[in-house]
Amino acid sequence: MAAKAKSKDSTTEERIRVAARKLFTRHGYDAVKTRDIAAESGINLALLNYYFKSKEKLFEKIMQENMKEFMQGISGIVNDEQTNLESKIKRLVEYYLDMLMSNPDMPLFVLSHAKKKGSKLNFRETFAQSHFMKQIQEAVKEGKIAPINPLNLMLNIVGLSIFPFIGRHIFQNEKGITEDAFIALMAERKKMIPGWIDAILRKK
Amino acid sequence: MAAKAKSKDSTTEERIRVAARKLFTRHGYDAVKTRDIAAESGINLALLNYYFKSKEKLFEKIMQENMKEFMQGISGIVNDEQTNLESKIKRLVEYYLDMLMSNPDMPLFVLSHAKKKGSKLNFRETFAQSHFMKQIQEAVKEGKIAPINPLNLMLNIVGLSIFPFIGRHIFQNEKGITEDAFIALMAERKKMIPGWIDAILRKK
DNA sequence: GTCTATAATTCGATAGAC
DNA sequence: GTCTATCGAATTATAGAC
Repeated sequence: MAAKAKSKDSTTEERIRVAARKLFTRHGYDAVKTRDIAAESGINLALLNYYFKSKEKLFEKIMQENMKEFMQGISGIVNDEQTNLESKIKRLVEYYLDMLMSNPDMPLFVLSHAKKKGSKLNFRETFAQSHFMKQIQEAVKEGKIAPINPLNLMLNIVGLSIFPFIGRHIFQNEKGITEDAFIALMAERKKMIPGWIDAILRKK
Repeated sequence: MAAKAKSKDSTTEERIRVAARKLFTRHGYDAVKTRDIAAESGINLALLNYYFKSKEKLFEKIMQENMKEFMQGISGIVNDEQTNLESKIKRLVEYYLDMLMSNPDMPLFVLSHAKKKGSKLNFRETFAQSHFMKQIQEAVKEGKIAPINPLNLMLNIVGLSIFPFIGRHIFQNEKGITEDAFIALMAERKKMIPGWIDAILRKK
């Protein structure tokens, strides 16, 4: 019998959150001023502090949300007991590339801020305890794939997928490739990476 | 007949430069205050402006030095006409890993600042016009390696080499691996990556 | 809850003595 | 060349009216 189920994203608090996330993700913590966030969300500067107490606290809240969302996506894939190793790799790569295409600034943002603001992200642990990890170890033991440190396999999958997005400002500039060419290249990588990982794991 | 050949790195200007480079590389432009640099170099705040005019100019000078040093290393390898494709890849990987081991914060620093401060870094172009690029295209044409977009090969080599350093704060924390384990892992990768690249290029 | 006005602080830069 | 002292702008945070 809720009188007026307030649509969650038209709340003032939510508008500030959305604006902050957009700006922080694109420009980083220091470069974004509280005034920018206020302007972007169409509210007054004082309201930001009313809702979030401080810039620092607002940032941490957003960081935490991003991390949680990100890890949930990964976790679902690596812990699915129904898929085999090869499929998991393919799904991981596709998940990353799709996420990155619509959120190209995410990785540089996350990695830049991971050292400072107490990010609770636990990437390595999620992998270490996953069903994926067990499958890798088994496959190695059974001699189905070339011996590899599972941590290195993880680094390879993630690195091949997200590195171009982290470095894109170096390739995509005046003398570099265009926006369109970059997108096309990433679409190509989305198809190629699983095969490259397979090649790495193939026994000679 | 120079009276007292002043050892270049005991100059006040040089001390400021060294301090600035250390701090900027580790924490980024915004996070470092001119007062921090003054304290680190053991001089007064006013001297910084006396020698470098402004924080911005000091930063750009350091950025430029780093870039130049970095690109020279790469350029020498990719343009050496005496080495074959396989050797070039091995040397590139070794160059990267050695550089990163002694300078682990460099990549995140460079990539974080590439979008803002007019960095003249021209990474893609250096590769595009290199002897290395020609060798790749020839090898593909002659059917010696599997077809691959040279840009993708470059992204793979660089990504596999430097990504772990960019992401290390996510793997190397309370619940992650230790500093020593990380170093050992990187030493392992230095040996493995050339083989992985070969596998990617090998025809089925 | 939302605003205006302003306090409090931080920070880059400079003036001016030595 | 080097320092102390301080200015002025930018920025976060808050007081207080509505």
